[in-house]
Amino acid sequence: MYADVAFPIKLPPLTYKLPVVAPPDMEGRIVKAPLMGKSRYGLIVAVTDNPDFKGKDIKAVQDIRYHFVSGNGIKFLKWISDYYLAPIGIALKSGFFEEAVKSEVSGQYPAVGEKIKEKKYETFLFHAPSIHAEHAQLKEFLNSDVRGVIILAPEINEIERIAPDLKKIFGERLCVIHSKLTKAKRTDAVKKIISGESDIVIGTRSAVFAPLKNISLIAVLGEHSPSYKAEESPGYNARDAAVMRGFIEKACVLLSSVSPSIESVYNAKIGKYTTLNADSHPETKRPRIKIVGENRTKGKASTIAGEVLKEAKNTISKKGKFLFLINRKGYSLIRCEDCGHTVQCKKCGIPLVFYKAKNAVRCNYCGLEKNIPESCEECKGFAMKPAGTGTEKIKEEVEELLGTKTLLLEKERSLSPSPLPLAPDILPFVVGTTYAAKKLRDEKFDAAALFNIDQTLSQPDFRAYERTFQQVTQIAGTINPDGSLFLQTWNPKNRILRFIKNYDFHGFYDYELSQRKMLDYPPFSKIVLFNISYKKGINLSDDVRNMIEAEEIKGLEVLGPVEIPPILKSYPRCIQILLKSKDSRILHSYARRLLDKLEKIKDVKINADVDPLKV
DNA sequence: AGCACGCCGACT
DNA sequence: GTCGGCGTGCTC
Repeated sequence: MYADVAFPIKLPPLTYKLPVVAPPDMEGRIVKAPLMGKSRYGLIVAVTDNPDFKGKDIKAVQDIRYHFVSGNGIKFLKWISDYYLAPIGIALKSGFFEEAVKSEVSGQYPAVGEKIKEKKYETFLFHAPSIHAEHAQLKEFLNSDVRGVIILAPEINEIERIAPDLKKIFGERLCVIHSKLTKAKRTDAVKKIISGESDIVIGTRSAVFAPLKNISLIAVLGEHSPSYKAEESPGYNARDAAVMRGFIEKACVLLSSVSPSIESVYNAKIGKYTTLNADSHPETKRPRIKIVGENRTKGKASTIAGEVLKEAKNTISKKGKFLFLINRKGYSLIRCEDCGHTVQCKKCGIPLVFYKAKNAVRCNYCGLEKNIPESCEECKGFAMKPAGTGTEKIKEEVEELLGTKTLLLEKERSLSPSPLPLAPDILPFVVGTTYAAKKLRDEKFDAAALFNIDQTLSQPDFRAYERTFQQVTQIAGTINPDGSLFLQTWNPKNRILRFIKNYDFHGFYDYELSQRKMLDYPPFSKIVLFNISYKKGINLSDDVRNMIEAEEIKGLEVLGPVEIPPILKSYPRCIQILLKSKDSRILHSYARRLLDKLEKIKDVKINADVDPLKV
């Protein structure tokens, strides 16, 4: 007997010999096996009589340990590996394998014999009228005899908000998993799950891999959130993975959000998901959304529109709280008034941000900081002036025009988990990025103004409208239901803004779905994005083009290759290819083959992103 | 992941 | 000349 062993590294499973007297249930067991002269722990993912590997000496496994992954668990890991075009070892790494190796579990077999209730797979989509309603719906799915639950939250903040309530219901059965846990704490949590001591898991995206023996419910809060997409290999989307895991485990899946994703709404429309309606939460009052035209007066006009200022003054007199939001850090950008060129980071190719207090420009990507260039690198002119608006400038304007101090709140680079500033009690005027809105969600501001909705709307990405809608809905949730949210725009007649103003989700979904259908974008097609980094010298672009042209596939669209700025150091060039198809099987088999071919080329690094969020 | 091998820059 | 930096390749 032979076993295919996956190691938690970028490597396909390797074949090892099993001892003659091996326990019967080898699949899913942790084993020690020799690898490059050392021994390492891996997981048996398959058992065979005649191995594929035709090498001369097949080594034997050295130690057989406990049964960590069930048959369903292996199915899930294989799905992740297959669907996201990553070696199973990398999926295993995401699946808490290293923590499991450290866990000494008493008794080799999982506790069987526990009566498992008759289970059926079903995914529900709940479009929540408020965060409160979203939590209430989750609690309806949870009663104290429910066994085996995974609750996913998009961010750690969110976990901290719900965990205390769950602790009250489940006590020691509850366990928290997220990336900010120390190694020891994470191992502890995994241990508790494996031993069965803990069967209610709440966590961020990685918790979808929680090694529960039985799962009856997987809940995904804020299911639209881009945080569910892992950047690092295997680039999984935890929401989609949750649905697949639920399907495999015959569990119930609850997707919920105050602004569900287009994909999920579509899946509900075609009957893949069951819609839960919000009847039990009638007439939810929401803050009024006001669309305000930008100040069109030339010259020294302020960024903040008159109507917003008026409301802000009103808020002061009522001793209320006002939130000013703009998704751009720093004071402004620096632009040449002669030719319109914006000062950019040479390395990263993105605009450098002007910080007034430091009197310097800085790249928010690589951290480069330098003095403001005196002359334009394009036209050599000397008309370098601040242009555009960031948080610092809004802060300056608010303080000047309203004669009040404000708190600036934005996400700092590599900031250790910051304590929640209780400033709104002391400083009722807060300026910040949307990070501030999230952080201060429970403060219930009386009003808020968002200044850069036009940029959000005009991002060159097919999901720009969807993201804008979600962002505004999110911000609206942080405002008093009697309050107002001002959206400043150059295009007050914009169609999307009108949907937003009226909280017209149905109108928006219908419109957006018709657009996506017309242009063959997801959810009407599936996409895979390839980034191919390579060294100078090779004419890769042509090679790839030939490779693609060698094989024309019906029902598959190949866009590119296009040259993009390099993403990896020591690989100075990069090209991008977008694969698109209505048939996900065609797409996947082609993507797989293309990836295999490309990986054989020397001096080339490939990154394949399945279902990318940013295109 | 780790470990060996190999190819270019600094230095006894 | 060679010591050693890390970038690349291989592991049943």
